[in-house]
Amino acid sequence: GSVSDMLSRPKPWSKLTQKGREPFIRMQLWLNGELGQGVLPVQGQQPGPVLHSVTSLQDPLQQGCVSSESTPKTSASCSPAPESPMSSSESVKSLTELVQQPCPPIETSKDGKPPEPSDQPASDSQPSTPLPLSGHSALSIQELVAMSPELDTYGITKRVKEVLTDNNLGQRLFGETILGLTQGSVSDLLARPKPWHKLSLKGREPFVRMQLWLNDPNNVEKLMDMKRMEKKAYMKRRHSSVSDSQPCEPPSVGIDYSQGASPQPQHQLKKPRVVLAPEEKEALKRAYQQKPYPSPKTIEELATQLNLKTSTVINWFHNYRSRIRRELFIEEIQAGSQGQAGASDSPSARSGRAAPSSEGDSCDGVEAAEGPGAADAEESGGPAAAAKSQGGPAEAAAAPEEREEAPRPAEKAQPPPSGTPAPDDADDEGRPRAPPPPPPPPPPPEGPADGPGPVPNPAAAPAAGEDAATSAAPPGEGPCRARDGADRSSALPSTSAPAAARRASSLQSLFGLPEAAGARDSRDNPLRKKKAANLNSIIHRLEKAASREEPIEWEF
DNA sequence: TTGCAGTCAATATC
DNA sequence: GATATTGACTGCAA
Repeated sequence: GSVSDMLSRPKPWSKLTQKGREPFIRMQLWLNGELGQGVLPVQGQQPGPVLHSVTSLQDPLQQGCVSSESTPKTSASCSPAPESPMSSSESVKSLTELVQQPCPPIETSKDGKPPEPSDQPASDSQPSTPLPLSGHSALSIQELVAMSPELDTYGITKRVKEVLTDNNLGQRLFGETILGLTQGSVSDLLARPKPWHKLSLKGREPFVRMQLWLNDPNNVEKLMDMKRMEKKAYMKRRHSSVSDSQPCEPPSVGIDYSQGASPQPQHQLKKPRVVLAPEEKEALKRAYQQKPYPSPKTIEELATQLNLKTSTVINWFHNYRSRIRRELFIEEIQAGSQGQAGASDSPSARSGRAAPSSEGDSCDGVEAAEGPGAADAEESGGPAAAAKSQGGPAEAAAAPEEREEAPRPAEKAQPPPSGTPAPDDADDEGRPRAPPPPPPPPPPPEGPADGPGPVPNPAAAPAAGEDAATSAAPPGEGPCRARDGADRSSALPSTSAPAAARRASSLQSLFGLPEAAGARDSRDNPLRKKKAANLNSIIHRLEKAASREEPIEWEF
């Protein structure tokens, strides 16, 4: 169906997203005879690895292929079928070298680029194709990701930010050329990096790319060149368009008749972006606090009450949950690092200020908090837990609104009890308020301890959490921390020993990992312990309730 | 089906 | 103009 659609109604290149371009690139390659049996037209010394995913295709395309024009279609180079994913250690090694030396970058590839579909490469607005990594290294970015030892995502983003700002390089340029991501994504990534172990393979890719980029001695230079080129291209285009009225620049105007594709549809396809009013957001947050996982029924009610589409409400919950989770991650990280530094000021203080707006908010939606007192209360402590656990009813009774605003800073594990406006039926909703289990985190080597950590809700730590909480819990169960301990050194995921070891070292050098992960040890953080305890109790209650099936009051 | 991870891309802010 | 925010979408897993 997709193919049919694509063949009959192709969108103009300029209107396609990176992803959307892939099929066309594939088609072009296929037409050129370059796309063989799933083998990447990778050039370079090593046999091209099999294309594992589309994403990976981009790299070679962008660089390999692109530059391949120099060695173009010599499918010869591409053909070397993959046989085996080449010994990873080897590939890594060579990749390392590639990365570490000024690779044949982007620029080169760009200019010479043939007429490919994207011959408007240097385009400003669409930076054309992203060139993730320079050189062939890109080819096995996925392998690298898979074999990569734990990286300090926080540290990496920090460094990247520094380099970018120091050199006046924009996120857009960086994202599009190095990461293959849009500006918004880059911003988000740099501002709220998730801990390595919480990332999926795909999610790790940008970090690996960043690390590789950081390792590249010419990274800045290359980006600068790109910047220059873009500028040049832009000027050029401006000129020509002025004179020749060439329709290719108007980014916004969008239409793009270029392919004759009906402009109309495009227009109509564009749905205006929904912007929720502050009150709506408030209401949603309140509802979230009551039920982070509202039932369809609740969602519907909310939608009608707020006059929103149910899909909007659903999306909002999804986004909110996941964003809160992220906030917590960074908070964790920050807490961890700061904790180490200043003991005294730790927890409370820190979170108070460090978590400025976003955090507070994030965390449960609670936004600001008014009363300072409130805030502290929670923080300081224990209170929170205690209060929560006991206070169910009371809280409920209390003014809902305020309550929620109250404090739950970031961690909380659970949604506050009480009542807010949620759609009345707050009560039952069959769904567990406890959010489901979270993330089976990728396999952090250690497993258990790692619990999902600081998740917003208890649920977060479901299974794992459980143990974590209960058994393994001991030491602050913190999320990341736990795991860090041991494995960190080993850094290697699973894999077998020797090979793994070897790989590890090469990877180490590749990534130049200083010390891998960032957030570490905050084990002794008292606040954490408290939280862990709280979590435990929540989990227990949940379990109990679940087994008994009674609606119980879920207040904690 | 549902929830989540990742992203995009339109907007809002700085 | 660059960066931050955020609603929506896609793909995947349970």
